[in-house]
Amino acid sequence: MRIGELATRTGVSPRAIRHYEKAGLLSAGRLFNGYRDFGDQAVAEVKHVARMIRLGFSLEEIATFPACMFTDGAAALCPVALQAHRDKLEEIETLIAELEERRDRLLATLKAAAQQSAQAARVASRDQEANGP
Amino acid sequence: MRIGELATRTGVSPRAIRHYEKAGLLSAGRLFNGYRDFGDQAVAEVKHVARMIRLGFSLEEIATFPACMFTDGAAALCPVALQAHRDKLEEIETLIAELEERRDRLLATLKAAAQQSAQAARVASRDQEANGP
DNA sequence: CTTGACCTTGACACTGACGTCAAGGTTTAG
DNA sequence: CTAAACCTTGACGTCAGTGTCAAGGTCAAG
Repeated sequence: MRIGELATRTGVSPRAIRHYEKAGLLSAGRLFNGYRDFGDQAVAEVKHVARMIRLGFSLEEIATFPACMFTDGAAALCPVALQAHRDKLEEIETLIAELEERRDRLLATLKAAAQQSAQAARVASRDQEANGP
Repeated sequence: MRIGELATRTGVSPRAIRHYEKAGLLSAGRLFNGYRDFGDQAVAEVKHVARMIRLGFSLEEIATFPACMFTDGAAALCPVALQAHRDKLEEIETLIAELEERRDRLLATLKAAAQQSAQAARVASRDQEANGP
């Protein structure tokens, strides 16, 4: 597909998509007339990048562990590719660990908030009783 | 404490701290000589802001729910903050899930490759025998 | 053939989160 | 008294991520 369709299907502007491509996060073929030609996986890729950015990763950061996002196809035959796959796997797990840390921090914040509001509710109802019947 | 101490205790630069204050995320008193004067809670506040930023929140986003993040109780009175946190959390979990899927696919690929190479080894050794002693 | 929608590259503009430098006041150490 | 270390405000610089505009090629519809 061309860049416009990819843009509408991902909700990411063509400008941003070109930017991602130039940053090496996306690879596009070219049509005879010079137009970029994206495969279907590009939709997932772009969404993925957008999500990473919303999470506070820079394009450069994303570029350090991106191989996994783009080339997880079927090049498992030669040992070089095999090692590459193992490296990618390691990178993915590092990334997952990092994300889980972020997630846990968020969860902790939410939990603390819940506790506080419960506490507030208890105090409120106790005050209610004191002033009530 | 003054800005320098706060900076060393939080690992955040004085410049950034002034930036946070100007953005309304921090409140500081003033000493007789005009120097900023921060209380002990400021350490936690600054660290909190830094953490939020690392999580991908902008100062403006953070500024929409500042008081309730730090003051006792009233977290429930700040649904904006909670919802923002839940949204981030959701994004992170989507990303983690996506990555885990890719990781699993990679693992499967590696496993298949290992089987294939084992198979190849068996074939090789059988050929060896056939041609051998 | 023209119009309009879509594509290209390139360049400049803006925003956010700072870094950095300037020009100066304050405080402590020697 | 002076130097060093800290503080102030203000202004300009930077980098990333995008918007936007310019100048032009491509292409399907009328």
